[in-house]
Amino acid sequence: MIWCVEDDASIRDIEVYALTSTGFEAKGFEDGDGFWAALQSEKPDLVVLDVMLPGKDGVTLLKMMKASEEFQDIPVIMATAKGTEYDKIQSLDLGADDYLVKPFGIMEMVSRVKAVLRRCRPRSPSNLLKLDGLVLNPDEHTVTVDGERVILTYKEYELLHLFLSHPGIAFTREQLLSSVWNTEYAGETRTVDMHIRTLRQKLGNYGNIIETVRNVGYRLENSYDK
Amino acid sequence: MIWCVEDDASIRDIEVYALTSTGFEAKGFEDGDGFWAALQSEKPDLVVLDVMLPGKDGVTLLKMMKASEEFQDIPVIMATAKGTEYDKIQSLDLGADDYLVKPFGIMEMVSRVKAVLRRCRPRSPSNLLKLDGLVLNPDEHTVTVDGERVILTYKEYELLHLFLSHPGIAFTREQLLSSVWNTEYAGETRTVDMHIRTLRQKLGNYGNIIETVRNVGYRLENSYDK
DNA sequence: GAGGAATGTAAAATATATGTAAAGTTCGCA
DNA sequence: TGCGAACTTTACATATATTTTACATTCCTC
Repeated sequence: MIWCVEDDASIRDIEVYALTSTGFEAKGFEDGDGFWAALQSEKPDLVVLDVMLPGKDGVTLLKMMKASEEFQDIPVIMATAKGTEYDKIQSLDLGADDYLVKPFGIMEMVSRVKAVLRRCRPRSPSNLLKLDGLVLNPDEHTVTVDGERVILTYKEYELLHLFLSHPGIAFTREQLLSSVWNTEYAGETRTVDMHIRTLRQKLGNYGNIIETVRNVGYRLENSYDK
Repeated sequence: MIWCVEDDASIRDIEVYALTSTGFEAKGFEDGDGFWAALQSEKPDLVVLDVMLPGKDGVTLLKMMKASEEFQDIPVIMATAKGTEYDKIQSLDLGADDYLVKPFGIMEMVSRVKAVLRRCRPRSPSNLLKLDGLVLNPDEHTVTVDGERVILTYKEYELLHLFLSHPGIAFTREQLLSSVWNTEYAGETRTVDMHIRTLRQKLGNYGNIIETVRNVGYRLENSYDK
């Protein structure tokens, strides 16, 4: 979902139309207050933000977003008629992800939206988690190894999910228990080891991407390690 | 390390100078072939790539990079005099991360470099412990020496961790025992010395950063000392 | 420079964590 | 209720880390 904050209705409509017809979901806001209010209940994937706005101006909104733990990760493209170098620098240094100078071609805007989204989502369009031939699809709740579907039990899946979303990070058995099992560590238990074992088996050739960190726990092999 | 590929020597020098004085490491290339050759042996953090180049042009190089498994993750900012909308779209759709139109202000370039790097490195400020080429990553529970991964046992890791978090502080064997072993000192033991030895060995050239303090114990060399 | 204490070094002996297999337990579902 | 899958526990095997032992070397003191 792309949000366009722009007071000029005609420009706003063109933006929304261009994005929609490109396959994005898009919504327009005519001022900063309405945009900020909507932000409290829903998070867009990207915001195209005009600098000159009635009420709160774009730079102020950008600052507010980047100051907020919750919104700072939402990519922002600033749009303005003021094409001086200082304005560009200010916006970019404040944390904007890109900059459009009015009048901009509408297809350039779409391309920049795509580029920024690509940057922010380095992984494939869906939120697949991949490591070489190992693919975990959270939407489908499935796992494949070299294209072959592998059936995992719930805990096995949760474990793999945790590892794949934090490659290279070492987890203690306590951490694994509390993340996957939602239980506190209760003394000596080999349960985690057991599940790691079955998981490794099911992953076949990829079984050894789960490294054991002796005396600590387990870790997903980091692809760039070697 | 930022690489600037630009055939105009004066522009190239300004780019490299501006980046260097901002705190980046930067290197210039005057044509695509030299750039591509260098890429085989070293990977920059970001490339500022001119479109108009002798030999292979920038768009071709961009395509080559994005087609390569190895280089596709290197961020690229395209720079060109041809400021038509078509060129921008082409570059962005090909996978460039940003676009500069000549003549661009040099500070705008620096800002865009910063913005792209910020975008491509969302990695949370990790709490790495470093001493020269020695890096300990507590999250991954890993240690590298000059980029080479070193496998440490648990106690070795704990010892190194302790030293790195208190550089220059001398620890007695008793203290080391109680910190790393959680045991009280029980008379004469060579255990600590043994572990120091294996640790030193595994650290290779950095082995001697652990100094022995005669009659007391051991201490991590303080980098500011000498 | 000799003697003694502290530390370095190498190997063997011991202890410990994890791998493995199989037996028990829980839980949902027919 | 009874079956089966998922999960947990138990027990043992194996690999690896740790500790001990013994001896060599260095360093300091006199």
